[in-house]
Amino acid sequence: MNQLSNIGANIKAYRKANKLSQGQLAEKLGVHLTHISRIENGKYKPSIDDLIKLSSIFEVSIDDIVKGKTDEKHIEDDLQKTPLYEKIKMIEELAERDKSTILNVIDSMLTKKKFKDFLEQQFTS
Amino acid sequence: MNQLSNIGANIKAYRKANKLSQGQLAEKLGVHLTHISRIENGKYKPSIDDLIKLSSIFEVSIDDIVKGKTDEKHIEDDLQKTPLYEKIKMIEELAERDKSTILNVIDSMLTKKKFKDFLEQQFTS
DNA sequence: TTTATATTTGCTAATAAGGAAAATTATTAT
DNA sequence: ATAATAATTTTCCTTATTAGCAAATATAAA
Repeated sequence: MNQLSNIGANIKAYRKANKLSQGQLAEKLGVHLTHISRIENGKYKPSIDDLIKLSSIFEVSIDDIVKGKTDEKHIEDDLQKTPLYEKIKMIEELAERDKSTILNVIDSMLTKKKFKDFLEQQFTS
Repeated sequence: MNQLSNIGANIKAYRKANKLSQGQLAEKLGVHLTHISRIENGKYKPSIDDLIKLSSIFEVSIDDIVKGKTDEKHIEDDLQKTPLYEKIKMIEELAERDKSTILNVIDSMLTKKKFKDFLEQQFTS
């Protein structure tokens, strides 16, 4: 058995968080719904492809699915109420170094999502 | 070849980068050395436990091992050319956690600039 | 309750994993 | 270059795991 991860429970938690039934998740994954049940109960182990698809569906890393999430901290930010377009103009006024730092962070995040979207497109075609 | 990832090639690359022979890696993983060969050549797929151990041996995330970095690199290159306002719109589509991370960085930078402007005004008046 | 939906289980065929050893492919030394 | 050594890949075979269907059980809603 697998002592290093309770991956079944993690997948179940993410499925619930995304308000999906086992059947719905099975459909997205392209597997039989009984497999979801057995994976969640530790009878089967998900394949690599399963993990990649789950990562894309849940929008979390494979590590999060396999190892479980350690920080579920919710970030409180009152400045989030400031309209986004206001901030854009302010970014443009920043020093070049700060500006590129922000752009790097943005690009990393967007890349992450684009990559997920790209994978998702492969499944639905 | 319905392969979502060329995980075998990735593992091989990481093994080489760590200057390990298949036999040495097999020993660290606790598997037969022939399995490393088969995994690297796509005959077998590594188990979840294998991935966890590989992640720790290579000191990279499971996602890096599974997905590699090449695809992401390409997407990132495309993003460099995308105008800022386009990116901002894309931020709205991000998962909540990523979104607030970006906004936190932006706000930090903007606060920093405000403070700097404030100081400058004191000295020049 | 009854009905509908969701999840789990039993069974067998298909597929993959694992070990031993042979075959192939570098790599190094002479 | 050839021979010897190390490393990698492949072959054969047995065992273990998984896929898919049908049926059973559980959960939820009316």
